[in-house]
Amino acid sequence: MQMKTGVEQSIYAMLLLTFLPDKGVLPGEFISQQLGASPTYFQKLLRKLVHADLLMSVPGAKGGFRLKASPEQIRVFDVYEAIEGKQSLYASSGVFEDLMGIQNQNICLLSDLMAEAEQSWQSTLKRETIDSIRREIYLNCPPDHLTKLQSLIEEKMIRN
Amino acid sequence: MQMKTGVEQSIYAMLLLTFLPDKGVLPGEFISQQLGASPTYFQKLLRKLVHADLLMSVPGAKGGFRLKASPEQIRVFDVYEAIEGKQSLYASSGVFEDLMGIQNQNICLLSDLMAEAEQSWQSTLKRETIDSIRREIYLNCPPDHLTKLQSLIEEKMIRN
DNA sequence: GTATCGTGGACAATAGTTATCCACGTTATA
DNA sequence: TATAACGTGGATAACTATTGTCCACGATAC
Repeated sequence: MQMKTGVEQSIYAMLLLTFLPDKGVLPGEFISQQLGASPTYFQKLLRKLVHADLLMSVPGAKGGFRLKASPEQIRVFDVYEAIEGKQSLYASSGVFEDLMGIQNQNICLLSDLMAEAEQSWQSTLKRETIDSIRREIYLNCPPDHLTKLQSLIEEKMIRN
Repeated sequence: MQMKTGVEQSIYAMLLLTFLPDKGVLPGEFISQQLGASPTYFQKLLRKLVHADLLMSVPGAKGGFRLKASPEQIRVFDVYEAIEGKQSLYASSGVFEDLMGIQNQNICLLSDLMAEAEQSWQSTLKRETIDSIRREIYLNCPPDHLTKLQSLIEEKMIRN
């Protein structure tokens, strides 16, 4: 199994949008261009993020996307869940429970373990936020690159 | 993303094989029947388990499969890895690193976090063994069901 | 009114997973 | 020695999920 590439792209999209001044907005096509993603499909991902209340969308000319909440409030897990959905990594087929004659009892040989493993995975993703990653970027990126990106965004963004 | 059903089936296959007396062997077709899996595909899974040194196979008439190591030594994670392979859940595309001008430096915005999350997930799977699940089964299953299964296996198994 | 943007649905292409088949090597047994 | 039962590995097909495209539509700025 592999995480959808859409999760990575979405997290990066959120990070890009942290560069955006208040009341500014970025068109979906510009974002997908920066990430090298297919524009039409990436719009679908953006819509998922809107549905998950992570992004705000402004329709019409001069429209685009902006973060709905502050970067400190958006956990990496929120983005993950918005794209991947809420289904868990493992779902018991029930075959073995049948074989063992423990269908309706609350004994979950594997399920418990798998659920716990997934919890561990998720809790790591819940610990970090878009902001904590953004701070790392500010610390580690070459400043000239950072200002170049900043000015590119301010050039392409749309104020309301 | 979803875990392959083959992982679940393989773990159950390992559990079934713990019922097997020493020097006994179970044909792949019998195992797949018990698990309600497709016989031909399940053979492929069994071969992966053999390759991973979790199972021993005996060719020829009176052939079949048996555990290679003792159940205490086989971690749930080993089975998981044998079926899913060693690739990690997340692989950085590198697009964002390019965008940020940090291609070859050891800064891994997301990669670190994702690697840590996967570590947590895996460590839970490494904690439990086939034997620890087997013990739970012995504790929780109706004894009559257990003996019925035991005798079914002894009937179908092949001694060498 | 027109150009630009997001929205949602239908649909196609691609990739990954599951399933089937067959020719082959090995071994037990008649 | 022949034959039947089993695992092996490759080729290939069916199925499913993911990714990608297209279009008609509504909203908004100008």
